[in-house]
Amino acid sequence: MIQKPLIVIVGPTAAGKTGLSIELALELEGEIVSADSMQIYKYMDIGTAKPTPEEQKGIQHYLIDEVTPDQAFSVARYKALADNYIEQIRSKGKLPVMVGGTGLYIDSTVRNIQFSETVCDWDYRRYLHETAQTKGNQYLHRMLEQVDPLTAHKLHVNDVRRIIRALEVYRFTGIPMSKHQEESLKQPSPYNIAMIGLTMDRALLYERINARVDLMLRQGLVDEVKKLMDMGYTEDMTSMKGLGYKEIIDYLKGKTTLEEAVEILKRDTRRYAKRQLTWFRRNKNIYWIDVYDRYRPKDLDLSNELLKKSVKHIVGTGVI
RNA sequence: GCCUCUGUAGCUCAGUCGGUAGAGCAGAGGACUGAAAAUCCUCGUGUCGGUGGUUCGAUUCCGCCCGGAGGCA
Repeated sequence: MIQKPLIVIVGPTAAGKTGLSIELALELEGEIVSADSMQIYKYMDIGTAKPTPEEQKGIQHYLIDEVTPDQAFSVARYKALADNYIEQIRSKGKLPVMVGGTGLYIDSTVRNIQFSETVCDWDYRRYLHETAQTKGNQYLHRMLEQVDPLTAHKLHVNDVRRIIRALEVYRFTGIPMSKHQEESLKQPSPYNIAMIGLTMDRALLYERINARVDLMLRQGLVDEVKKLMDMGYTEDMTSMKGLGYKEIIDYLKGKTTLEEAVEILKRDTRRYAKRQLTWFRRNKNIYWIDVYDRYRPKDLDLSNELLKKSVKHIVGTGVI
């Protein structure tokens, strides 16, 4: 089977992924598949730094504004939709460019993770959560050890969330999660992937993050959050727990001053960027580009060596 | 000018009756397979203002100098 080309752009928040992806799409007749767990939601624009229609420059974007903020979403759904959209783009003879900062979403597609058989059951999760509360995390961890020692061994006792998921998988499939993952790894990716990672000096990145948060405030982040609350979206929803939303909700509810909310938002965004870097760093297939040293949006002319290499890799398949 | 207080981690500070030091916050590293902007784990980063003296040994005691705060004038 001829592998299908896919460009993937990753990196921490505020590194310039969106801009690069649009430039690349323009250059290579591509369309964009977003891999961002918050840009998925409608009406959440400023806080997620979603590209505006003007910024999209006529490039078709997928998996942005996919669901409303009260709808549940999941990696599995992401993966299915992404595969679908990539196929759509290909059938038009265009090049799919996946871009985003949500490592798990990226990996679901890049590593072709198989989710199909394993469902999720919130009642069972709640029950297990209560069990952990009353009998202790250790107890829950031992429960998992009984049915899936491999996964139990990999997880820390306090990693209740993952322990619950592993127990859930076993309960509904009768197969240990470790076994399931092992099977999943046997499914090769159908894509011929070139991964490009944007990075920069940490201090510089943090400055950019701080500046971006300030910009969001000027663009009307507070009003956006107010509007979402007026529409009935509440702080317990996953969407409203996104950076920029939960902090501003706290301010609007009088729990913090605006100044405090902004400081916390900046700090949490910095921490998020750090976690993103940790996630992507372990992927050895990424061509890293130091944005400040070598890449300036103005002269994106494929003169950058790494970029050229990535693109050649794609073009070399002869498919485009 | 005099008096008092003060100078310890990036920040706020604790402490050592003399044996080269530790909290919080900030920060760093790691994990991650249907909530992932979520969740979980690990880690103290230091000319103890400078310089002389006393001492086996000074960040700690003493002198002087420099910086900061307050008081009296």
